[in-house]
Amino acid sequence: MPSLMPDPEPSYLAGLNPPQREAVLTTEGPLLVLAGAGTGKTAALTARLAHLIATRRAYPSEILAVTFTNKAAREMKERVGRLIGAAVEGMPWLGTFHSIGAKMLRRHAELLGLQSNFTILDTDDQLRLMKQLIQAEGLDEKRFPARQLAGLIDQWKNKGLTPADIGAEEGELFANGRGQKMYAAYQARLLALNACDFGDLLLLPLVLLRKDREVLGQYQTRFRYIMVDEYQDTNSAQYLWLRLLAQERKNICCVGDDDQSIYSWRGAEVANILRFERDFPGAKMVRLEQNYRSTPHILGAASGVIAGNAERLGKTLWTEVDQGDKVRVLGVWDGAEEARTVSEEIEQRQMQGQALDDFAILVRAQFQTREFEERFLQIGLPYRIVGGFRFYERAEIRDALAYLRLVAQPADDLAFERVVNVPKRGLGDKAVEKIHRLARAEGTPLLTAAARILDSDELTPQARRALSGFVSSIARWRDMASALPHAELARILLDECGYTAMLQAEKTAEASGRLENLSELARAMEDYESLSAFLEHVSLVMDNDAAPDERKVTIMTIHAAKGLEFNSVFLPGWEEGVFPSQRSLDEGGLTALEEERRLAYVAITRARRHCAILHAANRRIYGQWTSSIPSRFIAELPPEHIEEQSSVAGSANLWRTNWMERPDPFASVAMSGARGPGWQRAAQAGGIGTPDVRARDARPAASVAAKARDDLSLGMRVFHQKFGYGIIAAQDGNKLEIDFDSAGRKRVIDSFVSIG
DNA sequence: CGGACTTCTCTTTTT
DNA sequence: GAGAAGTCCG
Repeated sequence: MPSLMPDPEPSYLAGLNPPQREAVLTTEGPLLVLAGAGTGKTAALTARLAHLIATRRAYPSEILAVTFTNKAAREMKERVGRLIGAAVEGMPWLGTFHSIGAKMLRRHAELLGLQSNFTILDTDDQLRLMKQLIQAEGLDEKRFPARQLAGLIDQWKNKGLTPADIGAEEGELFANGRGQKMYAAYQARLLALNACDFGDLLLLPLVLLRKDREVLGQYQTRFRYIMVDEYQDTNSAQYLWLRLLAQERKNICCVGDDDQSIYSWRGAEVANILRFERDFPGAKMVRLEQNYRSTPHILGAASGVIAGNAERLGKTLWTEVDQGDKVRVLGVWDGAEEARTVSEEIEQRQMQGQALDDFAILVRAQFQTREFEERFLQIGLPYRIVGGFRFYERAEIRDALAYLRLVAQPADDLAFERVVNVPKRGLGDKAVEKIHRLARAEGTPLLTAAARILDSDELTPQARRALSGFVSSIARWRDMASALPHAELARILLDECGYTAMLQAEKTAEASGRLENLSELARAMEDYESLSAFLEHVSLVMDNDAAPDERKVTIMTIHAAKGLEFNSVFLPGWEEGVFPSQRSLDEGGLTALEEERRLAYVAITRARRHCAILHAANRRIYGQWTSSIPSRFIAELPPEHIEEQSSVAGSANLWRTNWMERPDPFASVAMSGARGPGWQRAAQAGGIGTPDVRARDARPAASVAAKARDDLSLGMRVFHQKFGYGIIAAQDGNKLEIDFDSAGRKRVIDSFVSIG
């Protein structure tokens, strides 16, 4: 029976506003969707995917959809799944740039001299490798640190440059003209190891597409539609491969916000998005400007700040939401008062019925979290610090992974070196050095060389016995790998190599924690099809948002908060030197200042209803007291959207006098030439004298009260808010060393523990 | 080889 | 000020 409705609207269009619809329905040709903060970008993006599939414009396997984070990829997959059902399972090309790059590389590895089971190295492996190369070159590691070389090579890779593309001038950059040579040597070494680093996952697909027209044509035809999320964060290499792939069909849709580009220090080029219309002739641009998140005052404050940037495509965010509260600017005496102010405000709002997970404290740099952590521990306010330790970066996990890598990929010399003597089996530097020499002489991997050296009498008898055991064990585990489930293999391996026994012998709380981590690792492996699938997951998906969903205040960096939103947002540390970061300004001048300003914009736009910005007159940085002036970004907030309060006499209008009277707000950027600890200099520049008076407050900060408690003694069982139960192992003034049951040995302040 | 001492370096960190 | 990394010595 034919429907009476002429054209029933598909469900995926429901609830979209006109510009969002336009973004969804414009399927052909290049399209840039300029999506401001909180304007329903993901909704539009997923609807567009659903539309392409539902209208049979393409099979799911013919759409390339790239994101930057695994989280974003996962979220998109889920949301598209909700719109169109199981068809999403057939989207093999939805993923992060890196995972899609890895996929392409594994398919065509042999064209680039790799085997398809290549290892993906993490930063740690990378640095160790470069250190070796620097030593081999006879360079002084102090003057030419591996980190610097790594940074340089990474930059080149981000730009899509192979060693052959490095011009003489640029190649001069490291160690008196050895930059290019070192880069070439590093790449050669990677090839020998059958390994890639993160940068290669972007660079090598580009190399592949450029040199093999047949492969290029294959992908150009396959990808009928290309969609890119967070386009403002693409680097040159990513841009170049997108452009190559889109050349034939020209159906490329990029979504992004130039005002939220905050990763240039990782190679992102804001210019990519600014240039879009020139790069893709005939491009259409759609602006999403209706904001569904924040109040007018919050949007007004954010817009006022970002207006200070010159290089913008320009957007005007608006909202239908009612006015709400003004953004508050709070001046405080020092960091301790800042933390106290925030905590008191949170407690007060909590009493009015707000849940703790409605609050976020967003900082410029990780060190700012400490003051809040101390305060929250003191008053027992539940909090969660995002970032920090990652599961896969722990030593025991990396050791276990190295064993597994060696089983999966015998040429993985870095893995070999990591575990050949872990646990200790009497193979010291001398033995390893001999294996190295043989490997170099014969041009084989270390594992092969190790097997060969057993035939000679190079090694002492005990070393030979130990090495023989190691080599044959690896071979045995490799045989097992085909017959056993890989999680089971991991458990057997850890037992047989002696790692488990080593930790058990330690009998400390820390060691038992590590054992737990290892069994968790084996358990996690069960979720993956094969050992190689698991290893790929580990290298590419280093996220650990297994955070329990308890109601807690979130403390994190502004960078980490991008894409999130909270009812109430606190923004501490808006002081010159801290935010904008003096170090950024020193390195990047005006460009860096604009990026800091975008960070400020991102920070403010995280807030739904309330936003408070704080600045302290005094702050201790690296153990030294410095006085500071309010951030220039505070002066850029439109007065009609803010409300000022200060607890420091006379400083209420400090920021206005400081920044309003200066004709050129960039003056201090221009004159930054000197080296040295930036914030100290910033403080001196506008300083108001070094304070020797601390905040006059009834409750002194815990770190100041150096008087030890006399109700504690060694061996006593105590409880700590953060680390749980433990035994006092040492007492030094007010500082305790405690062996915690699960957190291991930690140093804590005695006022934070109670007798358990 | 491991433990104690000294020296150095402190941003942001999607993969 | 604090943690990491390097160095020295038994």
